[in-house]
Amino acid sequence: MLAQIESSLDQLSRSERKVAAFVLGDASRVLSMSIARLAQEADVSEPTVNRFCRTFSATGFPDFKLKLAQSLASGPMLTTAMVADTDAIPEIFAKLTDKAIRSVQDLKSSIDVLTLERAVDLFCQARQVAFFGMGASGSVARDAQHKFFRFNVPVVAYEDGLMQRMHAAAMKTGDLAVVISHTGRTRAMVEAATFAREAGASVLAITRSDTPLSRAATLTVSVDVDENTELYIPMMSRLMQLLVLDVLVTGVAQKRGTDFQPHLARIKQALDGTRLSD
Amino acid sequence: MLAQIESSLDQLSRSERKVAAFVLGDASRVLSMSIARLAQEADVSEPTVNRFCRTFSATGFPDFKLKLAQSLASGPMLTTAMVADTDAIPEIFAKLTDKAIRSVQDLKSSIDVLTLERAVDLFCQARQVAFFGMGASGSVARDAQHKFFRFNVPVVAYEDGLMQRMHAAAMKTGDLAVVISHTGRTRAMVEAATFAREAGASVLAITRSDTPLSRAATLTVSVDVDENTELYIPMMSRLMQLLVLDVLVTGVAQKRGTDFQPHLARIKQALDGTRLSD
DNA sequence: ACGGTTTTTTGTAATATTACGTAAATTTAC
DNA sequence: GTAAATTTACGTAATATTACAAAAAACCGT
Repeated sequence: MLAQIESSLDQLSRSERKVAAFVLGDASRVLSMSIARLAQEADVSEPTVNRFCRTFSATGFPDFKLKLAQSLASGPMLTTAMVADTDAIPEIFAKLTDKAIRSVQDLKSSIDVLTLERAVDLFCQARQVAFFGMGASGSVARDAQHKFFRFNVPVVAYEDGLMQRMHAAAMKTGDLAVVISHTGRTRAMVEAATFAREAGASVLAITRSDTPLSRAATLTVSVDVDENTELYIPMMSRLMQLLVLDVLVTGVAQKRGTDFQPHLARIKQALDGTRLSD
Repeated sequence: MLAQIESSLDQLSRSERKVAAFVLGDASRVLSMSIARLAQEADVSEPTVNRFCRTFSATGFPDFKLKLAQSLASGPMLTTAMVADTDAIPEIFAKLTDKAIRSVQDLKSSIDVLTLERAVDLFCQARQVAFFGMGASGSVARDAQHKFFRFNVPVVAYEDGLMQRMHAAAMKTGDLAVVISHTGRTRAMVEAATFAREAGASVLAITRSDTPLSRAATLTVSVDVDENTELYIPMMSRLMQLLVLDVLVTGVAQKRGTDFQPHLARIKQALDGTRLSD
């Protein structure tokens, strides 16, 4: 909400901007103010405040307060602020957890569910699945392999560029290549995607929208996390990629129903011996 | 808020309980109702509603709505409910994202910051670092290796039980073994931890509290996620493990200050050639 | 155990507050 | 200088709150 106000600041009229400034300045105080009070303190008239509220898809001032309250509640993590040099561990911890929550919320509101459904379909139809990822996304690929291994479908994961190319080129129609990349610009990944497609396989990309990789893929699940990967290690984007894959694996498990239950039971049995009791 | 209402249900008078029942029944609808409307639908008088609101430390009905809105915003994830067999993709997605947020919040409130600080110290003092993990935690170990690689310290990761034992046995005082396991009962992991300690190395466990592994370690960062790993694939626990490692790596980066900046610059430069432009 | 008294609870009505729509005035842009 | 847009002033309608009175429930003595 506050972000929404901030971003549309320049589309507001002078007086409305005064209101916006006040709201952004002390949002929580607005909740306990009447429209008259706010108008007075922001030095505008009441209808101006009302118009301002309507601008942000509220039916009026009270409704605006309600919406504001909601966005404020989930927003101790309004601090998109990155970790500062002076932060001690407690601050780092707080900021990163907040950022994680915020990222999940963003993902939740930004992802297209239809795409997810189509992605699940791709998995269900696949004769065999290959996961490609490099760097940080390499471990995501590996993790994905682990999870999809539980289904009765041949699945591999490659972190190595050369192996990826070779495997991609050898793929056939009915195969699925899942290419994971945060930036969507890693040359090797885009090439692998292209090879796989040329070979007739479907390519599912898990990456940011509107990137070379997303264009090279059959279907893209967009994971847009505002994270400065140039400077920092991709942390949130990788968490979100994993989350997306969790959703997909759960979706596939659902769709497949119980036909692979015996397979699961065997895996579980095989693991039993490796566990200790207290 | 809703929980608060529910718990104090028996201290309310008959009419007020009617109001409470209605609010609990359809809280979100209350937000768009006037006091008159709510009074009518709950079959009580308006002042009763007002009194009801004051009971929950609100100055009046509008204020109550505000407070309710806030608690509702952070609380769609009251549903700890697991994914059901009948759920379609949208529901699965919603539930998993909610669960992720909830898990992060739980982690945030449950983790001991002092332990994190000591863990960061362990990393800073380490001459070399080895990450051990199997199964789902294997990819976490790999990911951790990636991140810590950016510091100028020798770091390895093993997913293979045999290699883990060998490496653990060969460790020396001043070395650090980081053992990652969701269950804390994986025999190979506990053994690796024991070997490493016997060899004189420090052992940091990232696992649930009060498990064989946590007892075998020098220091344990407890990651307690209520997740039925017996039946389902560990999803949230792995996300939380990664988050903890993110915090640790950021903490180490902080503590080390800028002394490894040139090292970072070299890595970045090496990556540059692998990226595509639009 | 019953009827009267006190306390609590509830509803009615009046009042005060708050927000919204309309129309006029000011400002701004051309 | 005029037309468009934007802001403001005012009045009205809706909404919430207070005060008070009636009803119900609990308490108590006989």
